[in-house]
Amino acid sequence: MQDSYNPHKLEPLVQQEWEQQRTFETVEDEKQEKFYCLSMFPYPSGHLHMGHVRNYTIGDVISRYQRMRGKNVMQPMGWDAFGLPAENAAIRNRVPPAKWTYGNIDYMRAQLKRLGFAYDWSRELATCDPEYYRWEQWFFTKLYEKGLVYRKKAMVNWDPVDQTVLANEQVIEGHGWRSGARIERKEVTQWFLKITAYAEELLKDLGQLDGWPEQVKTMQANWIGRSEGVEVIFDVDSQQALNVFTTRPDTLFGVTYIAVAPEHDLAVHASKSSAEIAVFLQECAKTRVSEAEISTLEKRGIDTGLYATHPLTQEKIPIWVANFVLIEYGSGAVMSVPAHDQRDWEFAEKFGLPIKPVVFPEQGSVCVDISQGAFLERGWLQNSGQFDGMSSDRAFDAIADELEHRNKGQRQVNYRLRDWGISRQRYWGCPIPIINCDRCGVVPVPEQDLPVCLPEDVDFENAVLPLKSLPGFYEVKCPECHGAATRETDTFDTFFESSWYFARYCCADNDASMLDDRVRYWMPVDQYVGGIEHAVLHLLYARFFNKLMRDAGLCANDEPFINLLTQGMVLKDGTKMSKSKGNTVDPQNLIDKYGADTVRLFVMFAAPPAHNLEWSDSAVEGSYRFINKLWRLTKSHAEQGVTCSDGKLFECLNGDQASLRRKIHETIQKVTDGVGRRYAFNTAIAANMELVNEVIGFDDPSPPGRAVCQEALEAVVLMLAPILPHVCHILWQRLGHEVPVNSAAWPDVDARALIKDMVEMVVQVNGKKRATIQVPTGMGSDGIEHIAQHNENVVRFIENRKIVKVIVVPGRVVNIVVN
RNA sequence: GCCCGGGUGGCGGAAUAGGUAGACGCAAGGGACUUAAAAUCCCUCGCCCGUAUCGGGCGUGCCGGUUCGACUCCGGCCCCGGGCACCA
Repeated sequence: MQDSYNPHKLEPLVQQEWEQQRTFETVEDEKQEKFYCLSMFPYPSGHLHMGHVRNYTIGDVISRYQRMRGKNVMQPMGWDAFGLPAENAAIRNRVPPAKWTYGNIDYMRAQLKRLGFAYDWSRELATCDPEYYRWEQWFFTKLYEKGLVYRKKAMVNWDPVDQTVLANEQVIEGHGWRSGARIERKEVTQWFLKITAYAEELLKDLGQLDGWPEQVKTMQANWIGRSEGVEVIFDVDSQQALNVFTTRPDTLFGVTYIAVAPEHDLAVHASKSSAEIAVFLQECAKTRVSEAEISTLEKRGIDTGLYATHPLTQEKIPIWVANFVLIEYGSGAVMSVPAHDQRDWEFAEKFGLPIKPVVFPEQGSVCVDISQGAFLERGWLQNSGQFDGMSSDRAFDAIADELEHRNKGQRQVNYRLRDWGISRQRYWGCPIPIINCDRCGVVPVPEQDLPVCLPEDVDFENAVLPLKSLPGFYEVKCPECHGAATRETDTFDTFFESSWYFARYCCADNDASMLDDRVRYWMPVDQYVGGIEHAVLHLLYARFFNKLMRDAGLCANDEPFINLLTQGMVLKDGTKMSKSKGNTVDPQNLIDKYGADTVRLFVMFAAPPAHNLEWSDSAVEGSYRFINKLWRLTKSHAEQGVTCSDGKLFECLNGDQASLRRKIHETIQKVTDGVGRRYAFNTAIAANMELVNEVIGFDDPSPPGRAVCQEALEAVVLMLAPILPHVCHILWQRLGHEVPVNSAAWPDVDARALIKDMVEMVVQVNGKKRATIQVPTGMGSDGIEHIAQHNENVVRFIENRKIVKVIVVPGRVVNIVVN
């Protein structure tokens, strides 16, 4: 054993041993319980950042812990390799995206290896590899055959100068980030996946995800947004009708106007005969497509001059265009009831539209104050014809019945969830395997022609490279009629790749099919670890894709991830660390200075995994000091000869020895629960630090004393091995063991060691702490109460007062209530 | 704007089921060792008061409530972070 702790010498040696022994390569074994531990794969941006280090250390600690519990643990790693940053780098550095990406992968793989993560590298995959994306192209054609994909027009951000589609991120305050031009909305035909066909199941199955944080399930449920209501038909003229969905048919008589989105057919139609409306629509078109943007805009609107007919009263209802109505959501039109909806109320106030109350807080009354805002609650109807006097609940049904009877509406379940638009007008992505033929129409690329490979040797001369500018790519023969045809030049949303990679890891070497039987052994993932920012989009798409694969017979499980740990973000200066904000911290400097174990210890100790972690450069030093302390302690113990920690010596221990031994087993109990159940790694580390501090203060050269000391050090080394795998590998050997620590069994609690004679309790008077007392373990309430009431300091507060009540919580607290 | 989180010493955090607020660590200050430095070890460390190893008062973003007892539960507010469908 080296004299002093030297991670730079020790860590590469230990890593070399793991590599030579193939310690972390895993094969299916029906006799052994499996544990699939997965961390969200990184985008190869160039360097690991602190968020990666945190994410992957958490996953590695869980993997190594489960391995010590005897599970067959599979922990894979790969690369989410398609995406926008590669195109930006290509423009900046004149290097093809593929080259840049593969270079980054090589660098980051080396960084991950330097951190000592227990990955099965034989399963590594990169989503930009045709051997990977050919299967999602194949799967897309299967979904096409099943009718689960379709084309429709949708809005994109358009940069009129660069003549290119921009991502939301690329629009800075309404202008293209490169050209600076005011962006416009533009309609483009795109491919969609029918995720709404699975809305009900995606919502219902949240109920079986007991291992997911409530927070994430709530966000997904709200995102899916199931609501029950009525679709109401408002006739515009003899040819046209407007369908609007409402969850409040009881307010139908309070409708005073209808608002449509600026892209709605009626709005476009009205603009043809009114220059004023045309200008308004043009203004509305100069804003980004995102919902956040639209909902924070000042509410603006304009009268179209058109009217719709109220389905029950036959009144003429004016139709307005409003900038806050989303064309994407529902029918792009809403019925407005300003008396009972706050947003409608504000719009009506601003434009002088009538506000007609129809629901009142008390039965039979027509009193409600709507001067300061809308009345949102349910109540009793008036001003509603035959429905006057009904409660909102009764009126819901009565009005729905009446509409259905008159063929002017029907009950409907509505979802906020929209179908998933998967087309991207970008180069660095997976080509959509479709050929457009003038004669045969849309033709999916036949299986034998897959993969449709993305040309990788390209030059970004003009700052943007759509596949449209590569005739060698898009000029093809139609697979059906063999005439000249055009290949689809859009690529998939990169969420497409990340929606099924977890299944592919189970059989990454299969070049004959997308998935195989091994998926049935490994799936579902037992533990998924990743950032909270993925709570909705990625995690919902992955759940959806899993169900698509199940229905295609490719896997058996309904849900992909049993347990989910969403780690908080590593913030710098109070905001998310990200490349685009330029506030990243390079962990490489820390690894170079302190080694991998210190960095791992620090990220696990600094905060509980689910919390955000505000980065600070100090405090790493303390982690390094602790490892040194443990090193010196083990060294000086081992130099006096290692002892066998067998049970006999523990039978008659003196007070100090028994007390240290109790501390050992209390710590094992706490740490096992902390690591195995609660994800409380920071307090598990603190508990080990406490135990180490006690061992340092324990100086007993007798055989039982040394045996207890040996037991303590073994326990600490075993419990810290998942976090500090390198140094614990060496320390475990030094404590006299031949089996490597990563294959050793997690320590067990000896219940006999936990027994205590006396227990400390707090005495309160009227809820204020007045004393602490020692009472025999297992003493009854009467005895405890007696001791408490005779404590010197307690007496000062209770004498000459009447005791009203005494509460005794055994083992914790006594509260004496006096008046 | 809507949905979801969070707010505790100088700092990161602890308090698992409503029962001792501040574990563990960082920073800081004082001391020991040393020619010196590094390393290491010891002591102090929420605020205020007193008769100062002890005792008292206050204290977990703000206001109010429930309870013998609230960081924890309930109602209202403020601030910070994440997501909002083309960043990943």
